[in-house]
Amino acid sequence: MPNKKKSEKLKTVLPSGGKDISFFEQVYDVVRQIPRGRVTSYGAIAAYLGTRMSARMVGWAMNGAGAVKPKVPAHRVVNRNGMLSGKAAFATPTLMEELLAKEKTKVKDDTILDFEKKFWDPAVELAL
DNA sequence: TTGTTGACCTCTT
DNA sequence: CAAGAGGCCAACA
Repeated sequence: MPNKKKSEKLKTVLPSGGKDISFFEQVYDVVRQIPRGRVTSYGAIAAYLGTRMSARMVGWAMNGAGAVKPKVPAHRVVNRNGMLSGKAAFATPTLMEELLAKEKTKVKDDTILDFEKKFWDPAVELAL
């Protein structure tokens, strides 16, 4: 029967095999394709998905990045300024910088150096 | 149930 | 030039 009120938090975590992928899944998919030593911005991902206004959601999606498998390299995603705005969301505020440092990504003052040069644009690399 | 906040970006005043 | 508000989708109270 008819369970009309199935609007519950069913999509809290997209189940494997679910065709109806949410904004989150798309974000995760793109971020996971980011090569090592490269970085991208929330806006770039949002724009790649088609909505540059949803940049905020990209950040929210990253909130569950560590809870999703495979894990999403959220440390490779920064804001338009190349600043590690989401560093506080990691296990430790310095973890993001550490991870980037391991990938030869120089970070100074919570900001990625040569951000433009290391910038990885999904719309270009993925060549949609 | 509604309302507010959130790892942002862009446009307008 | 600088500051403010708007707007998207989703989760939390």
